[in-house]
Amino acid sequence: MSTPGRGLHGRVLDTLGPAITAGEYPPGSVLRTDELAQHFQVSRSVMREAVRVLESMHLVESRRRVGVTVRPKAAWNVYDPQVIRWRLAGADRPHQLRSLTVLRSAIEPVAAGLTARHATAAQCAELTECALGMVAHSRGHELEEYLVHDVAFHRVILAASGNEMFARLGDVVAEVLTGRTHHEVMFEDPDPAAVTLHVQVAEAVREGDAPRAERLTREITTGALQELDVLAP
Amino acid sequence: MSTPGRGLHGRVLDTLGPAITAGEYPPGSVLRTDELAQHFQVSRSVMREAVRVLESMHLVESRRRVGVTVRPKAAWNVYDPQVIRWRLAGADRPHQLRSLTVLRSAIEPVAAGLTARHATAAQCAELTECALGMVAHSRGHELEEYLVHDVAFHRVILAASGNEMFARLGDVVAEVLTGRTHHEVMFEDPDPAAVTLHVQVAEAVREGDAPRAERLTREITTGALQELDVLAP
DNA sequence: CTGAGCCAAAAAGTCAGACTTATATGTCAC
DNA sequence: GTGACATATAAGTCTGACTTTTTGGCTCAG
Repeated sequence: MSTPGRGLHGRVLDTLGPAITAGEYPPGSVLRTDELAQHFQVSRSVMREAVRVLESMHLVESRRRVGVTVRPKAAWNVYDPQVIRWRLAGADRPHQLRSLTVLRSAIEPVAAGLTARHATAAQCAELTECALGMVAHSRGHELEEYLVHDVAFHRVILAASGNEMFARLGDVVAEVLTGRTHHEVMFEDPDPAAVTLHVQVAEAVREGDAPRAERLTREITTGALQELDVLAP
Repeated sequence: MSTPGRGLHGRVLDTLGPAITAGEYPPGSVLRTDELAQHFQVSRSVMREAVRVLESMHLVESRRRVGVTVRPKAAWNVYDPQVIRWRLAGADRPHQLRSLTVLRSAIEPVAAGLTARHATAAQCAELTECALGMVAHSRGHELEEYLVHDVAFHRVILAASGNEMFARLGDVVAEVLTGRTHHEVMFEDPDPAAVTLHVQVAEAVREGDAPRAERLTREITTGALQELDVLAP
């Protein structure tokens, strides 16, 4: 899913990024480029490039005569897929998962409404196919196959909404759904009611019934929220 | 608002970033680091750092033996405040403004609902103060003062929601509101109905009436959408 | 004691050049 | 046509020297 090992600086980021987002270096901590370069056994130029990337994510701030200081969490670019992945891999995964699920609950219903208005025939077909795929793997512990179709379903909804900001959240939703399946309720079959809702959303979109698509999607996302409340109150 | 001139690589980005987001280099275009370095009169190391930042925004992709290729718009990190600013400064500003306003219309009502539930007394006070400030400058062409309070109002709503993803959209909303005031309807006084709605939202939040806060905020954002439809249909 | 101003150290920033590595593409034998 | 191989190309890496900004302390006058 990610792009591991795209150069030395990338490998440095793979350990430094998670460390910072995990709060291993508290806000205000000062790092020195030279020390980091030594620690990671890379040249200063490579280290500088890594720091630049962290800086563009607002994870750190580089100032002369001071060093590279870690910025407070409130400044971070929490929408950067890379940052999201780092945080989901870390300790505050549950907290992060909740934030993202709340975000979903705000975005997806509106997106579904727009999709019902704008979706092409091809997109409707794809959506229906995804919903059917979910039905086909909704029993018998075929969670991986179910997940694939679930992710695809939500990606289509977001992409077909015609809003680029929504479309870009496809990756985020994918992370959330994957995280939920892999770390929370791996054993149980998906909620049959949720499956039905997905089928009905596909229906509503086909029929161009925007309010219904929105309402049904809202039911899906509030369901996801309640599920979180049960698991981590 | 931005951080201009934070090093040579920053100055390079200030011209290269807007150029790319403006579509000056169409997707698939190939740039060479050496050529760019020569063109901008900087060393290769500086140019490389700039490319790394563009790469972390998914604006470009750097591959050996090929060069630095511009990625399609669908890949861009459109939530990166820097990218948003670049795009708002460019040609597709209207399109971008619409995307962001739709995003607002999805997020803010939900955020307002959460804020009604979680806001502290201090936050309620701040919100009320912002609303009063809007009222105080709602007539007599005091648009700048009005804008300041309007932006502050929405920032408080988003920040007090307790969701970090929502809170981080404060900057985006600020850009949208500022853009609207400065480029669209600079001459007219704000809609009195909108002013009233803001006061009522503050009320609802104080009273902890989440559904009402959500509904009223939805009225505000749909109003903003309709305003866009009138101006740029 | 206080404050203005100056100095020196520290760390990032910049540059130039040599070298390494991956890879797209063309070539040639089969 | 197909597969193996050679080659050119552009990014990637490293090193060392130099510059610039900024801070913290020091001196000295008041």
